[in-house]
Amino acid sequence: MTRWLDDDEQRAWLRLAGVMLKLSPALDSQLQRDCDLTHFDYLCLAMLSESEDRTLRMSELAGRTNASLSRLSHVVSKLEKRDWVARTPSPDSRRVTLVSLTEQGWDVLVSAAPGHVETVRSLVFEGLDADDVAALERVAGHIVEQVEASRLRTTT
Amino acid sequence: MTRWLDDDEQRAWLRLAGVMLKLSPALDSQLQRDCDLTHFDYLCLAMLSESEDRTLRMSELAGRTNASLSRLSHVVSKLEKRDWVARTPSPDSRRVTLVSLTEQGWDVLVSAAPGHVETVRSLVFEGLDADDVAALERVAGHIVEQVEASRLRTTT
DNA sequence: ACAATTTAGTTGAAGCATCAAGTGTTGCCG
DNA sequence: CGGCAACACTTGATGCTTCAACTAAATTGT
Repeated sequence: MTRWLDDDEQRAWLRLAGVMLKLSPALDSQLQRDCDLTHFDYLCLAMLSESEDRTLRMSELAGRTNASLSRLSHVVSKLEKRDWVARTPSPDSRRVTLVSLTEQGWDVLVSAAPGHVETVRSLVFEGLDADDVAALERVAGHIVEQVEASRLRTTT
Repeated sequence: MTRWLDDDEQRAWLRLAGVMLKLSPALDSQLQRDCDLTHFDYLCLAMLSESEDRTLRMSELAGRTNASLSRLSHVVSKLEKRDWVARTPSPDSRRVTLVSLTEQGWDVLVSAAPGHVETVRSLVFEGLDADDVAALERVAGHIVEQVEASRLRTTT
């Protein structure tokens, strides 16, 4: 028998769905307009920029950006065409490909960051106090873990 | 000068981005696999099902599903082809179109609901206490409002 | 040492979402 | 009343995401 959502859960769920449906496009839209970037493109560049040698293997970058390898591969191909990122075979293992941020990619990221951070601040954090931020981190972290756990359950 | 995110905000933000990147596909995936439905398709059917006469005008449905009119129009066309939904011109105003859930659409929704609710429960609410749910509702509601407010600022 | 599995990544096709541009309708203001 | 702006959609093109299928390399088991 299905256990339905109670009223509180229902309201919380509708709002969370609202966040996914509205915030995502809003972020994409600002980055697209100002920098010809997707939010996911931005995340890739940002994750690379914070890594040792500005380089990661595909699967590691996929993990850090919460993406499938397939999605990442397509996007990296696109970024590579723009010379913002470069692929090199790993010296360690021949089935591993390394992705690195190029100088140009770094420059793009640097120029995109302020506008993006402003947007995130104004859409997400403006008006939240420290408790809210902590709660957000806690609950969002919890959800991400549940999704990861369920993926393991269904793919194993 | 850009006001960067502090460490707490940074962590909270990465996790929220994780939710958008992982939860959305997870929901789509379950509904797609089991019912040949997108999460957004589901939302449309669900919102119609709760409305007077199972009918809404396009713009009202767009509002309730947090979608652009354009997105909704494409999706309604698809649902219409499957006879889950029907478009009729409004008697009140000739520029308004009404969308109604058909019997078949209702049946699809009824059969999809248990699996979807189970998924939402297990990915989102499992392991959250009442305070967490309240916090989620509060913070998510806040974000949705901010995004809506910013849309008004930039389109006006 | 060899076959079978698993891992890492790529690719192409199909379906979605977004944007810009279009149609027709209504309200409004002089 | 006439024209002009705003509204309520629809459409087509483009780019993004997913899924399934594929290649190739490493690991495991025998």
